[in-house]
Amino acid sequence: MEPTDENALKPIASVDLVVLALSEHGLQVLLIRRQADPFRGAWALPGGWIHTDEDPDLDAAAARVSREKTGVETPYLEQLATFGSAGRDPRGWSVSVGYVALLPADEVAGRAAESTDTAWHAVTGDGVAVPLAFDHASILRAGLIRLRAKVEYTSLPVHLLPAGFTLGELQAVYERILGRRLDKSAFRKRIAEVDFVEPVPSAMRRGSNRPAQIYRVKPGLGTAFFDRTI
Amino acid sequence: MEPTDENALKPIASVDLVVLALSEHGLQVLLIRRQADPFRGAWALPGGWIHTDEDPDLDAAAARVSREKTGVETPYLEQLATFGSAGRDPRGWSVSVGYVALLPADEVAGRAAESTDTAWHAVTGDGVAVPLAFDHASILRAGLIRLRAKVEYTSLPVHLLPAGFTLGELQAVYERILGRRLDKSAFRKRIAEVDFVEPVPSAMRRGSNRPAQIYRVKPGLGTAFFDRTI
DNA sequence: GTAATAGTGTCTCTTAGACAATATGCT
DNA sequence: AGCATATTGTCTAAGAGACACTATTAC
Repeated sequence: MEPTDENALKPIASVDLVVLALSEHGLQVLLIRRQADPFRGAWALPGGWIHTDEDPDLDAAAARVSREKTGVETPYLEQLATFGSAGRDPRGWSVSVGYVALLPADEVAGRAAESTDTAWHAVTGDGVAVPLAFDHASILRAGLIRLRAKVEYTSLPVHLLPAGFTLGELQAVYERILGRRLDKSAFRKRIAEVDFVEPVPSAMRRGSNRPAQIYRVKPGLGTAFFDRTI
Repeated sequence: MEPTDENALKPIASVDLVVLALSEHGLQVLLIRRQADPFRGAWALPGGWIHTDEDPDLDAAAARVSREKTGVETPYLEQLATFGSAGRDPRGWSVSVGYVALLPADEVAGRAAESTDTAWHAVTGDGVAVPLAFDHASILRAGLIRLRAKVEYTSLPVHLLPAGFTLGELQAVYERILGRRLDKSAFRKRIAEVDFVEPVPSAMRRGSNRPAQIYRVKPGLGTAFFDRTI
């Protein structure tokens, strides 16, 4: 059962990230133009080899890639699924562990202009307008399915907002990802039920209208799950 | 970014299976006693290296391992999560893609007696009574969490039953895994709603009571999702 | 008949969903 | 005042959950 020559049978192992953020124009995914073969010049998800000499585990490898490619220290990171086959990389049998990363809207602008080889691309339906290297279109599709599924019944979308946000802004995020309007009253009932945000004392968003209370995520809580759906 | 010596940095890659079945005594997981170091003599989840020369992809590798270790051709197989770290295998940085496999109850008896090194172990809470090799306790725990979560809102438990079953038997499976009683009337309403089973014409389960209609899964359907929860 | 389980029906209390009313700042 | 958005309240139709009733077989 154990191979005689271990190294010969070892697949290539890497980590690929679906980095998502929400701009005024909708959901955006961070893509990198490949500098090297294979697929030189094509757009790809940010990713990299697992560094067995420096990464203690998979999550650390994903965090390192995220840091190297996006500059953001600790975005929300969640393992998505693993893609492995003989044909997905022309260099040989390869395994890629896919991760989903969510970035707050206010981090997006800075990252986009950094390099001509790194750019945010608008998500349309279940993909992007440009072709992607490897099987990255599949990984992206899986990431979008995961995000949209979890938006229905978890507090995940808070990670697409800055640390302080109003309930109106939070509702807008849900609506943008789900692609449908939500009832304000029902929405607030759900948020109050699961109790994962708290008002920031005397912090208000002001405009030419009634000021809105600013909320933040309650510290020490993970992702909250709704009883039913949002 | 690309390592100079690829093989030196390649992690070890394997597939591990959480093979579950439901007996009269509750949920059972298939374990194998390790014949070789490391962890020689310890119980472990059935697993094996990815064979880059014969497995076309990860699902095929999992199916092969399942076939080799359980003898069952096509159980329900679902990718669970991937576990990778420097320390989980003393031989070096390793990646294991975990899968959940569900077996019909009528397949269980035959497999158990095959070998003294292969045995069904009762699941108690979130694990088994014996210690497991590697980080297999974590993988098992993740598999159980996945199963229990999906039982709440999907038709997954049908895979724990033989091809033909009564609605009473199906309800019993849900109740056993969830650990709580379900209302018969409400249960049947849900099953009718999602419409994933059909009666087998004139097939009846007989006993010292009113005979029960035997149902089967509608062909060509994947896992069905309930609107809310079961 | 009795026992046992299958299968269907009814009733009530909760609540999701739609809609409306009020509150509060800015210009 | 008028506008825009925040925040809270009300009403109703739908449905979940609890419970009960009828059906059909073996013995």
